[in-house]
Amino acid sequence: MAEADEVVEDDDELRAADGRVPGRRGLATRQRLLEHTQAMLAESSYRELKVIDIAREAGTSPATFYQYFPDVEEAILVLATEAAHDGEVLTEIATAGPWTGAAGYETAEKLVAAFFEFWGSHSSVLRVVDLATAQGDDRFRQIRVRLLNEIATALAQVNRHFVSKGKVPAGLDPMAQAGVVVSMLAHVSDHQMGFEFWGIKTKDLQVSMARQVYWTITGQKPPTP
Amino acid sequence: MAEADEVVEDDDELRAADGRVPGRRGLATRQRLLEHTQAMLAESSYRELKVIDIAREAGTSPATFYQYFPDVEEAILVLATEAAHDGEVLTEIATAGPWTGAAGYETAEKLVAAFFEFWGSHSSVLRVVDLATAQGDDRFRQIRVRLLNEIATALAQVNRHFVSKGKVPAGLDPMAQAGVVVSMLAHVSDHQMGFEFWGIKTKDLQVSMARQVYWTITGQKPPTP
DNA sequence: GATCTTACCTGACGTCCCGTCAGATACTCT
DNA sequence: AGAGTATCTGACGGGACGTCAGGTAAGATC
Repeated sequence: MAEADEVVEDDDELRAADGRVPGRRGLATRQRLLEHTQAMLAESSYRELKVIDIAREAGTSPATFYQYFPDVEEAILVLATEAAHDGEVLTEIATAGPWTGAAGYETAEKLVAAFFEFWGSHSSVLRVVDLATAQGDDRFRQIRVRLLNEIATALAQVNRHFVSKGKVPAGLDPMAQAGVVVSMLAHVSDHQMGFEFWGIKTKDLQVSMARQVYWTITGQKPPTP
Repeated sequence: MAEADEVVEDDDELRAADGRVPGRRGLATRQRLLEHTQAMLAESSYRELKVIDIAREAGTSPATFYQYFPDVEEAILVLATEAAHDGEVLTEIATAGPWTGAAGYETAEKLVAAFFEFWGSHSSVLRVVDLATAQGDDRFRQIRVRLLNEIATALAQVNRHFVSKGKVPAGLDPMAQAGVVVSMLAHVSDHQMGFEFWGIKTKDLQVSMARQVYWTITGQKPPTP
């Protein structure tokens, strides 16, 4: 029966609402909708983000939006997945190191700078990921885990190394250590503007962050500034 | 003219939409609405929080809600103000100390525990404060500043003390140091559930946080665990 | 305890967004 | 050019928004 292989068929393909696999034109429209979703999320507030507005901005009709995404959340989810992909550089920095001595501190500085840059270009989307995750939304939690857990795992690995070398006291959970550091990086990056409003210079913030990262992960005293 | 002193009149009083000062019954209704706003914010998502649902739950009509709050945000703002008031204990802990030696580390532990407790009982509201602030909403930023800047300022003061004693290297902005620490505390508290999901024990998290707080603020090595 | 006054509440309405069709339009291929 | 898809949209019922004008209940005054 035709039915059978229709169901069994390995289906990684992107699907529109009606089950079709979109072609060139469809994908372009979908992309345009995604771009405008991101743009509008950056401008207006998450709560006020309306399908009708996104569609209007993208020069199409609301019905078209629903052709490609079941709701606004799902579109943001796609953006978040893309962002998570961009975030892989962070894991690479942490994994590549080096983490010993003066060069190690420079790695910490590099990680902090990369975090700022990454967060800066995805802030509005990542913010929603954060909120939704904290509110228990599973779809978003998975993305968040994919992004942050990867970095945390990389840093935990480094931390473990320094525990084995006796530089970091044993009895601390490396994953907890890394998790706290990643949280710090994420949250400070997200509120960079707020800090500036308090009169705190971004440069000072970065130094303070790099020192905490370096000290927590490697157990080494960072160089005197 | 009567008009003149009506305008000039010092007006700290709570006002309903039509300008009346609410009496006993009105205040009770307002309070009931606030309670249900908080409850529903904890259950459902911020984006789906509807005036009509709050009113229904509170056993009143939507129009009554608008009598006391111009919109949902304003109600959350009131809840946030209350939360900020509850958060004053955190500043007190930071200010009271002591911050030297083993007792100092215990203060760090106490601060971490208090942060967790505070955040736990206000998470849903604080989350909205955070989101709205990051999105540039001034009403919420002020609340956030009132809460977190107070703590940060207290910790920065302690940090300055340890700089003057030569324990913390000079050349670091104390407010940046404190700001980073407070960010870390806030964000980890908010994602406690997420960490547990990764298999990280809350206790390990707290130890790691307390160590970072202690080291950053006082420049002292925390006791070996 | 009847009436008046004021505080408080709500029904009802026009507007806007939602999410879903069925049918119109624009590509593509022969 | 014409058939066959892929893609888009107008139009609709449903529901929430925010705002009145007017209704109900609590309290004051006699």
